[in-house]
Amino acid sequence: MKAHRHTAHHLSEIPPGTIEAISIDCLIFGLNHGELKVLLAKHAEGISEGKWGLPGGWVQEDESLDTAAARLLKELTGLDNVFLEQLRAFGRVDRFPGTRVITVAYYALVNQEDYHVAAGFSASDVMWRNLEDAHGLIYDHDEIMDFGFDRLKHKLKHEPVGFNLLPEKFTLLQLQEVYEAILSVRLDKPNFRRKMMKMGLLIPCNEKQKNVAHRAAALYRFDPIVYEKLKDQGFVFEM
Amino acid sequence: MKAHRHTAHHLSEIPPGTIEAISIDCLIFGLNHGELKVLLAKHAEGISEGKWGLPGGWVQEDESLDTAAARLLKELTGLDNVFLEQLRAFGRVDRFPGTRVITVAYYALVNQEDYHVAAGFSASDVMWRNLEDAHGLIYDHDEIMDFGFDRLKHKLKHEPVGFNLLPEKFTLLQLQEVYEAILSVRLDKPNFRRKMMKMGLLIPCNEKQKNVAHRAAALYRFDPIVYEKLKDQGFVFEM
DNA sequence: GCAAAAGTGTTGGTTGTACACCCATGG
DNA sequence: CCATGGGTGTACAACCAACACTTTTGC
Repeated sequence: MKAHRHTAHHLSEIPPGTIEAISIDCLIFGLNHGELKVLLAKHAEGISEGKWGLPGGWVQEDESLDTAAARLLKELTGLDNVFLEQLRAFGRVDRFPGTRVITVAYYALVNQEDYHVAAGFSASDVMWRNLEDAHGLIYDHDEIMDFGFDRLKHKLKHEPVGFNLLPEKFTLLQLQEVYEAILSVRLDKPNFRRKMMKMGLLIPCNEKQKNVAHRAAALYRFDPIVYEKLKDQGFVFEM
Repeated sequence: MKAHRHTAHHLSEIPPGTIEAISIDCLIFGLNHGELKVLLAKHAEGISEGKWGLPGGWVQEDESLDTAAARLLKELTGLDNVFLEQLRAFGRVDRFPGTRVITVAYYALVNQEDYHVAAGFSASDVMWRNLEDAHGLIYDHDEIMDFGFDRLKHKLKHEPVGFNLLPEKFTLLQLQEVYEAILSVRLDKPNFRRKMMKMGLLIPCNEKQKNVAHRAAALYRFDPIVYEKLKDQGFVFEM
């Protein structure tokens, strides 16, 4: 993968062909060693030079908000085909210095295989940070982060999205750790496994872990097709 | 209440001092005779003259999105101090004819006391319509309505917002009917009452219904302070 | 007294929680 | 053979759905 440099994550000069009043900001969640992280970008210019914020950019005339968010995510981190969903628009009058800019915030969930790719992409001006240590960001990005984290917690309980933070094939304990990390709870292993399995969303890969110093766990993957089918029948995910 | 006329709910010419690319649309829910309604506005000019859509307008330079939404709601319907929350931004490229306009959608819950006020405010160019009959709106307003209705259903189950559709003081059966109307389910009266009462969110008014042809029901009101307090203690609303 | 809704009680099944226990694997 | 996590079984408590039943009010 070729790393273009996109130092200006929030431009002082707005490039031509972009909608002036609207920006996009991406709150990117990743998991590493059982800890929830967010990807931050360093500002290259302007009055907030050197400060950290969420990666973002401008919306082009010929692209939808969703498309713009996906494009920016790709440009700034190299990430593609990840879970990406709009949070909401943030529009305080004084949220952006100088001009009036409304931002549409998105959040993304990055799986552990892509985790290192994302971090290495733009090298020094992008970094993963523990959620608790990530405050003190530019503009209203602290607010966006808090809102997004609340949304993530809620989403995790009511929709099967935890998988997106794991590799394609994962064990039940890995999945449980996602819940424990994000919701800061301790869960009972046997009960978690039963509850999760009973929903029938996990497809067994008929494979086991290798080279582990204990009994190898079965690997599963999540099938969105099965989930859609169940949802149509009135099934509601709940953890 | 003095009724200014605001015929141009979606302007063809954008007034000066407003942010050009951004509009606000309000999805206003109301309850009447146990049926969920939405408030629609008729377009006065432009290519969509005579068609129905959600009431909306433009954001001013000196107001936040939330403020703009509240102002527009007041201007278009006379409603004030109602439940009002952002849904999300809608930004398809071709959603608006001519120029590129991104809209930030809000939804409001109107209590039954204000219901008639809202309908009468702008007389002929505003009307309440049953949700099922309300499709065929301009722009992407069908999509906004569907999204908003899903959000309402979800919200109702996970947060105490049903009260906003009722008068200040209401009976348990009225509240139950809110749930039945919106979620299209039939609920067991004794069980509903117990479940709701056990949460302790309803404050008895120590008053009863009057002039009803059956045993008068106790009246309750919802106390947001109590709810905030409980939430801080880890309580989660669930119906 | 009858209709209609308010409100209470009871019961049986389901679900969730806590925890004891055995199994496999590498060091 | 021990540490570590994988995985199964079970028993008690809490909860929920269904429905029988009594109460109050206007006509």
